[in-house]
Amino acid sequence: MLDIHFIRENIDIIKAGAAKKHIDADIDRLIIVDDERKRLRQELDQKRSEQNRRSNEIQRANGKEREKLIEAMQHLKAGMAESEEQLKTVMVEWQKLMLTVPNIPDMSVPDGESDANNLEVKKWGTPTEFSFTPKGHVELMTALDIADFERGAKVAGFRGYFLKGDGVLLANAVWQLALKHFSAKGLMPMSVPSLVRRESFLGTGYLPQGEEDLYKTQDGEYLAGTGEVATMGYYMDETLNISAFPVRFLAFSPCFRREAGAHGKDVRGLIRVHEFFKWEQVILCKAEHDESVHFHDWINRNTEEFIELLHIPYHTVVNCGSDLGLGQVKKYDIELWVPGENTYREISSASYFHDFQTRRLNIRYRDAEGNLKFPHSLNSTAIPTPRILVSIIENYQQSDGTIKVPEALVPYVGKTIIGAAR
RNA sequence: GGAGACGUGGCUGAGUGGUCGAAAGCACCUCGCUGCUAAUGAGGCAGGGGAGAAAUCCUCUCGUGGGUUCAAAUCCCACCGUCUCCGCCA
Repeated sequence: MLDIHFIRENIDIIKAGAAKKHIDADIDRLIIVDDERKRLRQELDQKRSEQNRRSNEIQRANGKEREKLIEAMQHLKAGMAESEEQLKTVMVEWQKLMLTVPNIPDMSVPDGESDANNLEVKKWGTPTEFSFTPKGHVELMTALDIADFERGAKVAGFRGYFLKGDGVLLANAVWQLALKHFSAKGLMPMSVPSLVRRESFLGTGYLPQGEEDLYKTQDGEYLAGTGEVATMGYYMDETLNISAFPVRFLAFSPCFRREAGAHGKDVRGLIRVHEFFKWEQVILCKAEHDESVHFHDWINRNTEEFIELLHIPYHTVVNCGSDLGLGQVKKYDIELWVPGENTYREISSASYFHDFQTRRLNIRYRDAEGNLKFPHSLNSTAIPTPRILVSIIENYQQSDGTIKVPEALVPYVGKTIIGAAR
């Protein structure tokens, strides 16, 4: 959510930003509703002032005079109830409109219609070359019996999967290496809830627009698609001490996604599944643009370094306007080489939001002058499993169908080759 | 699942219908005193919205949302949360 004062003073910038993101937001209507809100507020304040004044008089009056004053008061109250009703109606629309106003994308964000317009800003390594025709991870993992997709579908339905044996060891190894790598950066590991109440979803910007992408329980909670939701909710409605900054969390959680809009996409394998696990980086910092930019690069770089530890070719793209979420100012995606598809696939997404999320979540801090401010928030994937296994398996496959274990993972997997005859 | 208690400012905690946005203490800030520290004296110190150059003024907020009343932190209802006991349970 943006500050209404800021919106009113920067209408053209807001509109241009929404257009760049290809997000519909009726700013003109918002201004009209806001005018009405202000008018009714002032009107009501005046009436309340009158009411308070008369109420004090009643307290001091006696007998007939008192009865007379009370009677006069009832007339005033009738008028107030009407204003209150009007204000309530206006506020409902106001809130609704405010939640639709997107944050402004950074100048450096490229224009674009889809992720095809994302710009490559970095390339690391070169696509893995093979002396044979590389296979896809589904075929490889099934042959090695380290994943079972058929029974996954039988038991869990579409996009269901089982990991087995060394597939589990490999996922576990990634978690452990991630815990080591990212916590060494000063991030505080946290295990966070996935079953989360509505407030944090509104606060992070996943609701109200993303309703259809979320699983919901009969008790009203939602299953989070990312640990970001609970982690950002952690300090909801709190005032933080400035000495706490930067807050650096490394959240681990199961993640659930309905993939409602992706029915035909990636129907096989581990690229797009309904449930997975993820380590997520979450940052809260002082409300300064330079801080946001600094930590944005930092969290993205942390993940790049992790991928480099695994020696998997990747490139980093800066996402174009239409590929940005409602609250995001700028976003980098890291995409890993997937030989079976002969392309790069997204593994990580690093974004900053300025105070968009913290304003919604009511997270504040006192700056050096003692003023209350909304801190800036950022988040980035640290590493998701099992999606990362796709690139590991496919890039490290050998002609005989066995998988070389990336050196950095060997201590955690406990072997150098998966599938070796013994 | 059953029974009960509770939810007040950064913290502790008083306040059960009328200048209560709220005593007192702690913490914090300013000033004073003292060689430093400690101790001590005076004052200040919740947040949102609005008017104003400012001083200041108006308004809302005592978990949240409704209700009763001329008037609600205080009474009633619902919800959320916390705690205790019983039951169940990884």
